[in-house]
Amino acid sequence: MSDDQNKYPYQPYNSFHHDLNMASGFLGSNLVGFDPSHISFTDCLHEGVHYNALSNTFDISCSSSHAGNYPANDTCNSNKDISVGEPSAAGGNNENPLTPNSAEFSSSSAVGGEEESSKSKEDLQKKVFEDGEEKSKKVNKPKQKGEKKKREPRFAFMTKSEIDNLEDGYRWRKYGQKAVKNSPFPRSYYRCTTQKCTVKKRIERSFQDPSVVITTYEGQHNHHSPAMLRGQATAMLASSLQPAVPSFPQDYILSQMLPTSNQTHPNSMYYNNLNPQHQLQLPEYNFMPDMFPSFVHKEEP
DNA sequence: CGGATTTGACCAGCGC
DNA sequence: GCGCTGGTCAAATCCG
Repeated sequence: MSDDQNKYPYQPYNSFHHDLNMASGFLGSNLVGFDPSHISFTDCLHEGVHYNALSNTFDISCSSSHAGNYPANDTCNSNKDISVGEPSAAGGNNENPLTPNSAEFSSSSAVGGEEESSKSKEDLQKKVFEDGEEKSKKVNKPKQKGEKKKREPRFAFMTKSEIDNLEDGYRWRKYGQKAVKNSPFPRSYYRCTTQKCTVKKRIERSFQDPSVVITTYEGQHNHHSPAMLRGQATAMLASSLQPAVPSFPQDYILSQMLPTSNQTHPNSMYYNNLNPQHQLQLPEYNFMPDMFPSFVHKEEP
């Protein structure tokens, strides 16, 4: 690293809120028919969920193309199809009645535009190495014509949290950290440590609201959460609320966010009257530890 | 000592 | 082509 950004200690936050309350928009009018028992957030990843800030609505669409950049620290105004939400709304102004202490979601290929190259690069590097033709440390492999790197589905959400790396039940290994343009906060890159699992995640703080952590998952785990497996029995209790034990963090998170029956204002853009059962308070672990052992595990000594 | 993290270097994509 | 930026690699280092 050539600059000092990575050495910046994150500022402590006087008020520590970390509520993964219901994402504000998901129950918007366009999703009135959104049935959590029939569609998971992973489905949304594949289909694309598009939030229209003007109309306060979400659209689920089958969009294989992407638009816009990863909305992380650049201005959210740059978002094209989707929005992770306005950081200022998410946390910069706690007086905002809309989304105080909230997590906001975005997903889909729309978020993942620039993620084209890494996997094929990885594969090619591996291949070259296996062929025993690896000479230099860095491989410069010619990209084969027409070969397009498969775009992994992405899932991004913003969380107001003091903790950067939120415990999600999976094990991650950090493999990189980069300074983010226009942001004093670096972006960290993590990879799932499970063999053959290619899921990655990126974590960074919003420079507009440093209390907001932006986490982006990429890909889907091909295995269950280790923590979830350990707590399978209790986790299964959650099946009374959810159709299945989620295999993916995004599923899990969504499953906690979608209401089951107490949606008092189905057409309301903002859903603030959540049943406490639908609130995630990850770092504080105040929520139903028996049901969500994976989130509690890390706190054990 | 093995696994995780740090960090400088490298590569690809993109805009100009 | 060049420079910038994001993403990744991998050696060095840290740490339990």
